[in-house]
Amino acid sequence: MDNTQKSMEKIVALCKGRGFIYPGSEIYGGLANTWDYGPLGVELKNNIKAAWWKKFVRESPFNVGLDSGILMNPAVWKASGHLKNFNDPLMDCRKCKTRHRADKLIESNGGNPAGMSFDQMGEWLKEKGVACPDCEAKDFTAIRQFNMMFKTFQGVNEDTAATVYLRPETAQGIFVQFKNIQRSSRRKVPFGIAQIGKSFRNEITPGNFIFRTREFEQMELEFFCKPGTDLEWFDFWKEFCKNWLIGLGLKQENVALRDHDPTELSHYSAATTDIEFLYPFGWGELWGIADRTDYDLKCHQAESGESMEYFDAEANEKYIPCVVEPSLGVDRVLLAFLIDAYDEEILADGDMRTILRLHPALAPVKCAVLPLSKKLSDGAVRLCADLKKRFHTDYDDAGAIGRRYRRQDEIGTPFCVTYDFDSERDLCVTVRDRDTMEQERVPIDEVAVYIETRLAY
RNA sequence: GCGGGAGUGACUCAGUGGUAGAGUGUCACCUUGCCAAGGUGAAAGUCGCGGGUUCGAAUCCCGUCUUCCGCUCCA
Repeated sequence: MDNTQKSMEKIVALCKGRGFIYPGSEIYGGLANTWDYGPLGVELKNNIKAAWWKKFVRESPFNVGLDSGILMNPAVWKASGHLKNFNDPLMDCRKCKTRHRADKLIESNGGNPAGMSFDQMGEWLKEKGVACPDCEAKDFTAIRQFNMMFKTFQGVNEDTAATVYLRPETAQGIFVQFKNIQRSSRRKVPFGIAQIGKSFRNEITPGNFIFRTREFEQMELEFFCKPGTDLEWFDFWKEFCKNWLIGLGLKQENVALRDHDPTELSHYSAATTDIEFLYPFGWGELWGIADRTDYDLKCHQAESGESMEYFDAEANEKYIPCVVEPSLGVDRVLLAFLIDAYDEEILADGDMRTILRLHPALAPVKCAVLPLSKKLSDGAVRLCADLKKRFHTDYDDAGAIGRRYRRQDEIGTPFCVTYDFDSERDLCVTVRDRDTMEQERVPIDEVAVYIETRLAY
């Protein structure tokens, strides 16, 4: 089943119905584009984060972890350029109602918007007679400012309190702690700092379920290397990241690398490659891998007055390291895993089976214990309690056995263990595989290990 | 923000001025005993919200909120 043939509505409905993801604040009529992760969703999300942390931190010879604050000194955002560059000058075409960025229009018409005020940009466009790229009309609204950063106040009295911002990316926490981490962890360049956490951006138009929301979670790595080696490492991390995705079950044909055009680069980036994924609504960015050069550390050095130089004892020289940044959206990659895993299988008898073929390492429930009859609950409950000590296990004795299998298929449970009338005598249970629907007789005291070895990745 | 669609149990929808309905799902009991939709019963609805018209509004009018799709942005 091709991803473009899959229906977002069905996936959203499954998410709500089974407890992966609910609309936020629903009993109050909701709040646009906010979503809450339910019992299964939080398991899936935690599994994804754990898998990333395992690969990018614990197993890595280079990287260490960090969990920095969401609130930071506002000077950080001045230094990083976000205060300036996250203010987009936008205007609408009155005729065809499309929205455009004034600065981009000036650039594409041969001008340089740097340093211009909004009024000056408007004047410039008017003087040059720039027309709407979509409908050729020359009737724009006034330029309005959209600040992408969430603003709040630190201190209980709003009028005397300092303005602070919710971070629009986790990366700056890493840059700001670069010196502390390098020194205390005794790392030598090249090394990386990884972080998972929430970020906030006042997107103009969020949407597509959890693909673009104003509150989102990132898994970012800032990899510090010697200037001149950054392009090498850039290529290295591209491959590494892609392999991580494929290793956890994303299909090769739904994942593509796309190099950014120089004109679409972020203000901090010298080169960027996106790992894109084929969502039902089209190709969308999943993982941004950017060569940020020494831009950030240099800016923080200039703004704070603290040296960000690293002393390379081997080469006996000082330099500000360059940074390669693979930045992944947790919610986006979770959606990608869900979509790729989603399948509707037509069975031999013509019935349809909805099934999430999630990698066992990601599946929210690893195993379901299904007693063939309620009379068998004693032994089944005992087995379930044993398995729960090792991994997330469900117990279900309601309704027909076939229905219970289907329920587990729909949430991606890789293994169903059936406790039957023979189990009392032969001390074995039937383990059924979600994907192949094949069954295997396994001794009760070996079930935990049998499943556990199949959860590894 | 602009344009277009839509709001009735958890889900899909019927109901177009006169006592809120169905199917699915959920739960309980029975039945069955390895791939759902057999029986009986139960819970569950501020008809998005506010105002107006009317003897009477889910239904007509006005406002508003939310949501979906597109424009723009981005991880």
